[in-house]
Amino acid sequence: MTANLNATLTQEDSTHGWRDDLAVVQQLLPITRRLVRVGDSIYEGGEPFDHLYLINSGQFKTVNFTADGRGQVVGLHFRGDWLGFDGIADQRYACDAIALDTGEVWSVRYIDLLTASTSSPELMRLMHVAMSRQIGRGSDCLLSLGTLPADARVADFIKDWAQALEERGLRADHITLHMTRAEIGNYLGMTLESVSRALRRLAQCGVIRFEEKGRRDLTIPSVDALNGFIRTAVEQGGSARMPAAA
Amino acid sequence: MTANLNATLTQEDSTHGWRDDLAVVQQLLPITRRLVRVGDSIYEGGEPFDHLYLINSGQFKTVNFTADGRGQVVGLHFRGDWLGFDGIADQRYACDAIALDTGEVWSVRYIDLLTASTSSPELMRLMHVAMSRQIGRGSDCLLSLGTLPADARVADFIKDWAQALEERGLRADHITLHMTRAEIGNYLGMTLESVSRALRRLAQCGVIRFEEKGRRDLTIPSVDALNGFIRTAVEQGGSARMPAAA
DNA sequence: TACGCTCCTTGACATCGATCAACACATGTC
DNA sequence: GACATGTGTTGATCGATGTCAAGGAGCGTA
Repeated sequence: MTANLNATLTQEDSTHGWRDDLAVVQQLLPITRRLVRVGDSIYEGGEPFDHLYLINSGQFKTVNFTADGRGQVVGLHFRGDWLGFDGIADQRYACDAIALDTGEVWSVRYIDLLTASTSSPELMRLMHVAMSRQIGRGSDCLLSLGTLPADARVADFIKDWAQALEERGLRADHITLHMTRAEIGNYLGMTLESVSRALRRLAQCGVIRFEEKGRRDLTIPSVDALNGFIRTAVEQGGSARMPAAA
Repeated sequence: MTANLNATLTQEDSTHGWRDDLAVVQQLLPITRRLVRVGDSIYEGGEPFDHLYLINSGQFKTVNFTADGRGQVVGLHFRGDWLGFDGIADQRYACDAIALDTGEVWSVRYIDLLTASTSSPELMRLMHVAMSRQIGRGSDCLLSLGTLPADARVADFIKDWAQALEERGLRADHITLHMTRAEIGNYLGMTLESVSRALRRLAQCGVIRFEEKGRRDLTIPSVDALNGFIRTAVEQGGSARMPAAA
């Protein structure tokens, strides 16, 4: 609740914020709570679609696979995010949703959501907003993948993570990555070695700092420094990976 | 009402799904038709969001920009696709939507869509499907950007384009790219030179063929050959850009 | 303790794709 | 025709990042 206050003070998400999702859904619909642990899958690509999932706590990744064996992390999801939108179009989930951490998801039958939406404009709008947000996030990932050099991609990744925490009223200056270097690399379209080196360089520049304990706990002294690093990388690298604005 | 919903849920969308969008919307809502020409913008990032746009004909790109000047094509859109979903979340469009061709878009007020959706489960479902599809397409782009080498990305791009045409009942063996090499490169996260070279190699391998006339008209002798090329590139390049399945 | 395992780091080297530069082609204008 | 402009191709070169290899760190278990 303190977090709620903090969030409403710093962010203006009270108008169309994620926080409503949990409250509204809980109030209007029958939900099933499920506790998950690292590696648990919420759904897998190809399964028949029938439920959407609302994240109450924990961190999740969605992984997309192709017939020829390629696979890639295409999204990271936190409290208040929905999982399963990808399944609406074809009545089958298009990717795997996997827990990166212990957490709790609320599952809701999609058919229930539809029926409830007809009588609750708030609910309908809420889902539109959630889907729109996911579309926007996908675009941002594409932008990062397409226009940033490796180091800046990692910096941007950390910035986004911090931003996601902040939007949820959590401390955003300290991050625990519940992902291996390989997973991060996969998400960012690079190798685990490059991730490792990029993180070292970021630490050397002082834009991040690792805790003594683990290589997955880091602090962010200044978000501005992170942004500065990204900007510098873009300018220095010249038009590297950015062949003229379209 | 529930029965109605069940009907819309179980009906097979994949065969003639998109076609409904135009018919249903036209029937239920007041629309404004607008003819567009190459380069016309349907909306631009930052503008207040109020309309969604349904493409009746033509080809469109959506371009995402950042404060630091980077910009990237994040989507291509054809007949039956919606434009503007990215604006729902924040009440502002998040990117520019620009015509690549002459065409016609139908603009619908979002507020009208919401109200109509409350009484028409079909319309509500239709929008969900459209948004879900866009989410899925974003994931596929990420997958391509993150796991494929340059040549294969171009091949995949052409394959997707052909597939988009086929899904709309158009001839899919002949493509006219209404984009410069620079635009394609931007979309695929590479330079225009690399696009040019990749296309040449694809033509040399026989998986595509250029018309005598222009360098933007090409035919696809065999989609299987295209897929084969991609697969080969993935296997040859080894785990290039795909550091272990996540 | 010793072992095995996963994860991470670091270095040396290779290579794909970006960069830079030159030129070809088409179109439009004067 | 001469010229300018936007577009596309091709070659030479360089650099960022992938690849390969070795070793270290953490952690559970026998």
